[in-house]
Order: sequence, then structure tokens, then C-alpha cells
Amino acid sequence: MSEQKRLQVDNRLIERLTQKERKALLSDCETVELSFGQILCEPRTPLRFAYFPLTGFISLVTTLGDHLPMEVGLIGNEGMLGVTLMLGVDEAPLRAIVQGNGSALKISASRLRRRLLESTKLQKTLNRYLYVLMDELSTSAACNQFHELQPRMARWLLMTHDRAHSDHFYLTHAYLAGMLGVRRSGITVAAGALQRDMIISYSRGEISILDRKGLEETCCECYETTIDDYGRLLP
Amino acid sequence: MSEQKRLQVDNRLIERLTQKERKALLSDCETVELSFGQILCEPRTPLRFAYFPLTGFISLVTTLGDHLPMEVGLIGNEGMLGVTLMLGVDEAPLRAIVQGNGSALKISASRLRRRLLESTKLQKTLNRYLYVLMDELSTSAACNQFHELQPRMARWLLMTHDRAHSDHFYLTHAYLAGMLGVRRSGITVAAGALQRDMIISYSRGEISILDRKGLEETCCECYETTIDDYGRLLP
DNA sequence: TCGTTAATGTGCCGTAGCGTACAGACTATC
DNA sequence: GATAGTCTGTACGCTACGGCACATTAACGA
Repeated sequence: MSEQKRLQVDNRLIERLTQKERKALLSDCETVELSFGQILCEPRTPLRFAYFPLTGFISLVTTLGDHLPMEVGLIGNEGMLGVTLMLGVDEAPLRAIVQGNGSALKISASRLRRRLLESTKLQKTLNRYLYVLMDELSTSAACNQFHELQPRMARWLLMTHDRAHSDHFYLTHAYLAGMLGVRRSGITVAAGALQRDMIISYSRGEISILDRKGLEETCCECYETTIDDYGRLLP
Repeated sequence: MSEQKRLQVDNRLIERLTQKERKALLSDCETVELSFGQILCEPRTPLRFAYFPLTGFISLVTTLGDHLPMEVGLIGNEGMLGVTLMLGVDEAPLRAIVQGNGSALKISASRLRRRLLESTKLQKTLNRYLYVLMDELSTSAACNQFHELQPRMARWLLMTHDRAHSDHFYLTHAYLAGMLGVRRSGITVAAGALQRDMIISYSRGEISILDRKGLEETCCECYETTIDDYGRLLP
């Protein structure tokens, strides 16, 4: 792979760096494959690596009591896992689990910290991304309280669609139910409705987005809100 | 007021600083009174000041669509409003509204930033507090999804009790309903049950905590979780 | 090819909480 | 002490969703 090629990295945070900073950061990274279901960190345990997704993507999930893990954040090539390392905290705040197969850049916590000291642009970028993440968390809190299953599911599908860079992805009803913190059969009904309306189609875990516009009409306002937040803070 | 007295400030973040750093920070602060209902910042507008509550306390609320504002964070003398200023973002992420009368130290955004550059201890402290705040947001998201009104209300009362430093505070059913994102009459029923059990008593907005232990037994696990998080990160 | 497992469809009952309305109780004000 | 405003109690129908159970169907592996 040519040097030139390596510097065109498809991660929106890394793209914000100057050539020089990017090169420095990349020299500390290795490309790894993320595979569905892989757990990258557990809450309250040391966070040794950060990941900048390229084509894969990662769910941040809470682990509350005896409930199934529920998603509170989604990280694709617009973000990173491990931004809290900036805060000088060694532990992971949430479980991170790979939700979409694909590649990511992996860097050790210590090297990331060293690069942060060197590059104010990197600091600034990750600062802003951390802010966006906080926005997402508080939006999730309100969304869970106020919005119904169907719009929330539509939002979730849109967010996944954005990060999967494909109209098809793997995703069972049971899995989606866990992510949204609801019953599996509730998802079957809601997803069935979308399928009847030709908005999505699915079979045994293989979901296709047929009508993205339809999804956007079904989803709650929170989708647009989080997109706007990102756009405003990391244009 | 003697210099000695001024340096014993009842805010747990400021207490973590060295004498010297504290003195420097305090020289940039003024003591102000917070009064119930006062709005200190609005989302997506410039955040000009930070506040370190002493005896007052502040709610962070989302403003989602046409819903009433709902609380996602509570800030008393264990924390501060405006920690996101560290991230170099000029805007406020959420509405902040005074929930308990009392005093706070107020500092301008620019002066806080200057002090941050001087004191790594201050940086470290605020970093960790920001992390705690993120933990709280994600806990709220899950709590809203999974837990019922009564335990959530109990948690909320405990959190307020901690920050009010008093067994009595002002708080109507309608207000509490807003904070929890539920109907007013739902609160009346849940609070009525606690009153029957002699756990709280109230009349026209004046609430008294009679049996804190009873509240702790009623509340969901999230209360303990957030306390533990704070204790672990800011011991 | 068949049995096993995973994914989905469906139904049924229970209930927490919504939207709403209204009445009673207390407080403040003039 | 009349009046208005605020706070609280309560009730009623409704719906989304929880918990659960079970049937059906597709995929997969021995």
C-alpha cells in the first residue's frame, strides 16, 4: 500500500487532522478487523485501546442489573471508541460491542495519549467528539422516555444504515430488541409493519433498507437532532 | 470574611485543589445566589459562565420537541455547571435551571479556561467530573427505559436530598412530573404511597424526607450506581 | 435426509402509565 | 371574607408494551 493511500483514511475524525498529524497518528495505529459480537471493553475495567472504525461499527451499551444490554451510543467511521481516554480515566464507561463487521484502526491508550500531547488539532477534534457523544447520551435518555417503539426503531435503523455504508446488514429481531431495551415480539410487530409498507425487508437476520425516505418519516426527531449536532460541532 | 474562611469552600471539586490553586481560582469567582426556576443557560446558545454550587443546586434538562423539559443530570456542591467548557465548545449542551435556592461560585468562561491552563490538578478534576457526568447520562438513559415510576421518583428524591443538605425542600408534584417526564397525576399516586408509608410528607410543594432508609429501599439500583461512580473517580 | 436450532409470527392476558377531566383543599390577595 | 389561583386527590377509558407461551418456518449440520 502506498504512503499516499495510507494517508487517505476513511474516518471523519482522522480526516480533520493535517497531513503531518495524520501520518504521526497512523504510524501508531494498526488496522484490525472487527467481527460481530466481539466485545472490545467492559465497564469498570481498564481501557487499553482506542478504535477508529473505518468500515465496521460499534455499539455502546449499558449493563444494568439483570436487564439485557441496551444501546446508548453507536460509533462508526464518524467517531471513535475510547474518546474518554482523553479524560485521564483508565476505565471504560460502557461495554463496547462490535455491531457491524469491518475494519478499524487500533491504537494503544498510551500512544494515543502521547499523540494528544503533540497535536492540539487532535485534542480539539476529540474534545468536540466527546461533546457530541454527551449530546447523544442525553438525547437517548429523553428519547427512551418519550418516544414509542416504532419511531425509536426507525431511528436506530437509520443510524445503523449510516454506519454500515450498505443497504444490507445482519440483525435479528432479538438483537434489535436488546438494543432498544424492549421485548423481542414488540420488534417483530413493529418491523412487520415496516416490511408491509415496503420500507424494509428482512429474513432470518438479513435486513435490507428499501425506502430510506420512509424510514426518515417514521423515525422520531432525535435522529435529525443528533445528525445536526454532529454537523454543527464537527463540520 | 477572613482569607482563611474564603479558602474553605464547600464544593467538592474545588476542595480537591491545592491551597494555591484554590486561591487563584477563587480570585476569579464571585459568590452569587441561585433562585428557584432561574435559567442559567439554554442549549445551543453561548455558555458564558460556569457555576460551582455551594448550597444551591441545578438541574440539567433536555428540551425535546413539545415535551416538558426532563431532567438528565443534577448538580450540587459535588459538581459544577459548565464543565463542557473544558472541551473548547462555546455552547451549552442542555438547559440548566436552578432547582434549589442557595449560593454558588460563578466564574466567566474565559477565566475558567485560563485557570485550566495553569493548573493540571484542576484539569484532572474537571476531566474526571466530566466522565462522571457521562456515566450519569447513560445511567439515566437506561433507567428511563427499564425502571418504573416509583423507584425512579425515589431515586430523584434521594439525589435532591443529598444536594439540598436539608430534609425539607420545595417541590410540587407537577414539577417533579416534569423532571421525570411523566404525568402529574402519576406522581400524586406514587408520592401518596410514600406518604402513607411515612417515608415522606408534603403539602403544597413543601416536601419533607421522614425516612431516608425507606427511600433507599424504594429506589432503583441506579442511585447507588451513580454514587459509587462518583466515589471511585473523585474519592 | 432428518433432526436440531435459530429466527420469526402470533396471540393472550396483565398492567403501568397516558390523556383528560373534575373536585376538593389550601393560600394569597384584595 | 369573597375570589382567584395553585396544589393535590381521584377516577375513567385507552394504549403501548411487558411477560409469556407456542406454532411455524428457514437454515444448518451430522
